[in-house]
Amino acid sequence: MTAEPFLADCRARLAFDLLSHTWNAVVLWALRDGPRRPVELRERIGGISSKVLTETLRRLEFNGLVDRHARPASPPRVDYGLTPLGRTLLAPIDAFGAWAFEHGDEVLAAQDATRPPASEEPRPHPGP
Amino acid sequence: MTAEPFLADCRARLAFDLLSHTWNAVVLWALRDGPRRPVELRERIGGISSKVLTETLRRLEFNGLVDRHARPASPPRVDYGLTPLGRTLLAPIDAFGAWAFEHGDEVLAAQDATRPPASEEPRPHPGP
DNA sequence: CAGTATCCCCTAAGATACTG
DNA sequence: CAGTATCTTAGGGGATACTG
Repeated sequence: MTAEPFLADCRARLAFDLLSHTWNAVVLWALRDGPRRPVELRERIGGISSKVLTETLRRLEFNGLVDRHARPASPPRVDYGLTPLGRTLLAPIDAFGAWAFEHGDEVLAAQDATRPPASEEPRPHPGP
Repeated sequence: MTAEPFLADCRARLAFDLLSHTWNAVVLWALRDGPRRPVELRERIGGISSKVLTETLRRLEFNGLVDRHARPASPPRVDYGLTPLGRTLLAPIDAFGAWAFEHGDEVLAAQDATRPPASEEPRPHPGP
């Protein structure tokens, strides 16, 4: 595809709203090769609090991208996995991942070139 | 590509931070077939205020994705265009656009299915 | 027309602590 | 371990009005 419709179409905005939450794409990506438990996700991702992870998962769940499977037990045992719909998002996300690796440095260079604004570094990242 | 590196790599977060601003991708997309003046962009996009558009353009400029060309005159005449770097982002963005058209309805359906949370409809969109 | 200046609001996201 | 409860803050984004 390469039409030019979606500025008019709200579904496009909808898609971008999905990405406009800092952690959504990251969490989806972290689920790319199979269901994971919250602890695992937090390890994998790094720098995300339990609370924010839960919120993110709920959000993804609400949008039909993620499934929650709880197996009653104590200590609790839960895992989250991608729905078929969620899986369809991996390719586009991957495209961005690839882009980041190819062009990330150029972005950083551009930022350095324009030091002053100082404000624009992406939100404070937790870990290195 | 389809590796699994970028959770560890900050450049990935960097890429997603680019998208985590509501209007960034939309504006980039609106520039996809050539430089445009702010007025034109606002028409094309719809629902974006002058202020927010400027902010967005500044942000994209700062990240090396957009170029500003001002031709002294009055009334002022300015246009913004994609840099080569910015152009490299079109493909990934396009992937999302395509996704939105293919799967947008499924997301909406999922949302309706889980009415209650009510909070998750993407941020209030201006026009339909 | 391009852009800035205000003012306001809302909420995402962080930190911390607690429960079943 | 999964998840919730609080509290706080920063800043994105909207509305409006104004200037060169």
